[in-house]
Amino acid sequence: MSGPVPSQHEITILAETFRLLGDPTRLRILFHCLDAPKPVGDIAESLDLSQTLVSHHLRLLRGARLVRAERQARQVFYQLSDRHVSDMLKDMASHINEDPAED
Amino acid sequence: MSGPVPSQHEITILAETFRLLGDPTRLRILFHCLDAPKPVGDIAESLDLSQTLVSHHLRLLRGARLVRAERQARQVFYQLSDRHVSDMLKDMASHINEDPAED
DNA sequence: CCCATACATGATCACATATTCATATGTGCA
DNA sequence: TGCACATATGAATATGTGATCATGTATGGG
Repeated sequence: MSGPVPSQHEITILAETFRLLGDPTRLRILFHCLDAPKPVGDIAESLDLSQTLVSHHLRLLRGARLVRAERQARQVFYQLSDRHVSDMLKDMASHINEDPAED
Repeated sequence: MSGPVPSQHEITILAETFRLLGDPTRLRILFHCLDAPKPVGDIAESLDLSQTLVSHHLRLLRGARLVRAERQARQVFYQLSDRHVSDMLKDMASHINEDPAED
């Protein structure tokens, strides 16, 4: 039982991941790409964000392998990089509704 | 299938939660309290942090209902506030090991 | 009541970071 | 090649935040 205490290295990776998820704009981008790969322009327009800002955030998310880019002609489609990420986001979104914790 | 897009309010709460988890010191504190309630002094000593710093972080974690405090004589014991939190931390810690994603 | 212990709070500061503006790179078409 | 479209990058800035220092509050023993 009782999970083993994560190593310093694991803590670092975990914190880095959570930190990236801890920004509303990035979260919105991630949820927008949850169902299907989306080109940058579509993300920006749908979420009413500047293209530049979206690009900056996508870069960070890419760096942490939270999203994956795929070029298709002139557009670059972004999607969540694996099921771990998408499942976690879905789980967290569910927990929010079950758990009336707030302040 | 395909989870519903979270509302602005849900995004805010999610981001706030992730943001708090996105700090190595706070994560260490949380993992330290994962198995059993721990008094502030013990947390500080075990993790080699100043008591002041631990208190500050615990306040933030308390504010988001990630931890719960319980006074016992002169000491204040902190524990994760519910299973959602502890399960998520354990899950994430597992995912780290399964998934060789890094940069 | 006084004191030591255990924890919390407030002010401050150095540093990180989200956003914007300007500009660069890359892609396809005439 | 020249041009428009789509995305990326870099600099600058304002705001946020983790850590520290000093101090405050609460609890229990003598």
